[in-house]
Amino acid sequence: MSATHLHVPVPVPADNDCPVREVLDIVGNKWSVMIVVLLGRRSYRFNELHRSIEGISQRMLTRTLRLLVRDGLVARTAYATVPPRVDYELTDLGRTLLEPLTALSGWADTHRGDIRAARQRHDSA
Amino acid sequence: MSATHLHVPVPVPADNDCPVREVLDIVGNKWSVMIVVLLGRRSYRFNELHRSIEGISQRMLTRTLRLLVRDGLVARTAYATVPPRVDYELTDLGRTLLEPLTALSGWADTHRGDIRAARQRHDSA
DNA sequence: CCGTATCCCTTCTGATACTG
DNA sequence: CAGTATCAGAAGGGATACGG
Repeated sequence: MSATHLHVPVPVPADNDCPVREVLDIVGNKWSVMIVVLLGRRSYRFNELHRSIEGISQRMLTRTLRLLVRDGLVARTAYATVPPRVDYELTDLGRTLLEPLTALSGWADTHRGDIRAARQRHDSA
Repeated sequence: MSATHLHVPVPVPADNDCPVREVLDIVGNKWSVMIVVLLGRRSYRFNELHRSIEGISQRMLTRTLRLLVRDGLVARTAYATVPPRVDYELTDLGRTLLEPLTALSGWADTHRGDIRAARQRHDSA
């Protein structure tokens, strides 16, 4: 620890140049995490994901997968068979994301009660 | 490393009942993380935050702070002085969030290059 | 089977002006 | 100093129908 002022030299993030924001832009949308978590177990075909994720529309599944592929987190493999078959799986990069995601999930599990309580306290006041 | 194959025990999330989503709804918006990180260092007054976070509007600062207070992550202390003075600081709960957030930030730092590369590969193809 | 194309609605965010 | 109010644009997301 520093002697006089114990101050972390981390600069103020400048909006665009903030690494955390970059992850959150990837993972912050409604379905990304769910998809990544599922693909963390095994590879899935398109309609398999569609059935496994309750409430997602075909449109959003396509869109979200495209983003994840673009960011190099998910690999898409299309087979030119009839009927067509497309497999999605995590890349090595995608798999590395599981750990911090699990940390966040753990935090949520541990503290969701506190959060609900805080909300109720706040909303009743 | 102790784990042989870091396996994620997270069950299939059911949209509303997904703990990760709950955190991401808190932390996924544009300014929350930046505020939490700043308050992780020390307490701030309103305009101090306003000056420290480049690009945020008064409106969004207020709104985001309100959300964080509601969720019990940030404490607001108003002094009835003239001129008025309001201090914001992390609660104990808020401080616990710093760790998983740092994990995510670390991931971003480590892999932002890979992501940029993947994007360029994808966008040129 | 694996997507696209449209349309529409809601939420989020920003700019600006004003107040206790 | 620490906010509110109002308005408007952008982005996220969903429903439905159609295509290779």
